[in-house]
Amino acid sequence: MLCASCEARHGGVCAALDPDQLAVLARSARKYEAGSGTELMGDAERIESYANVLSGVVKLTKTLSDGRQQIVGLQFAPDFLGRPFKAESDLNAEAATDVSLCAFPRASVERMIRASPELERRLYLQALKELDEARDWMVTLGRKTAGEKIASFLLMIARSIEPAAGTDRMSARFDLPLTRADIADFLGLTIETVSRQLTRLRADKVIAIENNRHVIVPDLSRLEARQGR
Amino acid sequence: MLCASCEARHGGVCAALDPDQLAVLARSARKYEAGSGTELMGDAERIESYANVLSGVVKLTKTLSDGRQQIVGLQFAPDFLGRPFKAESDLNAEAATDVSLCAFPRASVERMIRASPELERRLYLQALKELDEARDWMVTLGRKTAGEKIASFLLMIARSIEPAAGTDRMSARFDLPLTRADIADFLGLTIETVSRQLTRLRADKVIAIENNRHVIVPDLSRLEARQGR
DNA sequence: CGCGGGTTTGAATCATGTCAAGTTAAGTGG
DNA sequence: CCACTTAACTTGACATGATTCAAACCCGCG
Repeated sequence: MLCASCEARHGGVCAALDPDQLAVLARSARKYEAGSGTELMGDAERIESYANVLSGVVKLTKTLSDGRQQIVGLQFAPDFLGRPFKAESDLNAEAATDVSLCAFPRASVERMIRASPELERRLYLQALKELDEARDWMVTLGRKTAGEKIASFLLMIARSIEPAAGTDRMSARFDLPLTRADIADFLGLTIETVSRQLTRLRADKVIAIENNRHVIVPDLSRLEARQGR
Repeated sequence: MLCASCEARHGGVCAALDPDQLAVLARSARKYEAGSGTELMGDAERIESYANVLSGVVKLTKTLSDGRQQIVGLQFAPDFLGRPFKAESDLNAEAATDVSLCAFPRASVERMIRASPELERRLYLQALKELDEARDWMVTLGRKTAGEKIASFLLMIARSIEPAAGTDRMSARFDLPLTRADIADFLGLTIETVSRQLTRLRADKVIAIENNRHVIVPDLSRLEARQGR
């Protein structure tokens, strides 16, 4: 079965299902890859499917009619993508990196939710997690300076990409999954401000950057000291 | 039974319960009033109870150690107050106005959740609603100007206080449930900026203000035109 | 009548945005 | 293998919206 080696089978929502249920769902599941920049779910589109993120990063954005944009969520594996109980979404999902997804038709997920309280519980927990994250982010957006925003962002990425980092290790290295423009949309800044703040962190030797995308943090606590507390 | 006339019995989470369950829960419920400014749930406190908001407004805040504060949610009747599945909260709940609450001990709510999938569904739906609101707010915090933030805020209050407004009626009037300082904490601005923007809206005859708290909006569409779209 | 919290207003400062050049790096095709 | 193109990023000079600091105001209340 394709699920056996799947990350979502363990940490993700599929972990809620027993083997029989999983077999049913797997029959209608379809795995697919999408290149960076692909729109996964449109603004005013009807939602026809849900998906698990298997690898890569998906960004959820909202856009004002004059073009101003804000990223309101980032989904990493094994997050579940989709908004149950709502036909229309007012947000946009786009592949921030190359991603691979495991998609399910809307109807079979909703049937499965009705059948499995355990699955619904999982989804509820993910919603609570996303709510906690969104509220943390509101503090960052509303009250932190540009420099603090960048530090907070780097730490968030370090934590969600390198699971080990933060607890035991003092240092971290990772690839940024977002372009400067995306980072700006995430933090409510401009590209230029993002760039300047990164330059400053580099000048102060808090981070090093290779190839514009690879970040090295020799001492996480020095970065933490800049995130605002 | 005290529940009969209760707002939460109808629109709120208690609507999920059948009469028997309600009777059980009602036995451990305790109604109480709290004056404006009362702290309802502390930052690092253990969470000992949940509650329904029966009237008034509760603000959920987060604070950085240097005192910067951000309101991350407002709860109106008949919202449910509390964060299931988590012993510690990293946010603060405070009465923004005089409020009345219907409180339940933590244990009986959690027992009830386990017994009633319908109740859990309700709570899940409220979490999704709060998530949608938080994400809308992130756009406001990250991408809107001070003037647009104030207009957005006034419209949000108008909608949640005066249920009828917005759809059929062209005008609205309501009391602000928050002080200028609270509005500033909600919008990621300073008191002074809030005050200046309100003054400007008044000067432009988009709104009128009586007694510093009562707002009159003669033409909602003119206010909507200022909220940023 | 005076006191105090909440609010408004003004002037100066500062952080971030805007506009405009550059620079780098990664293709792409000759 | 080397111009040429292009997208992403960096840097600089300047403009501006929001904050900061300071003072005055308003109004209910003792």
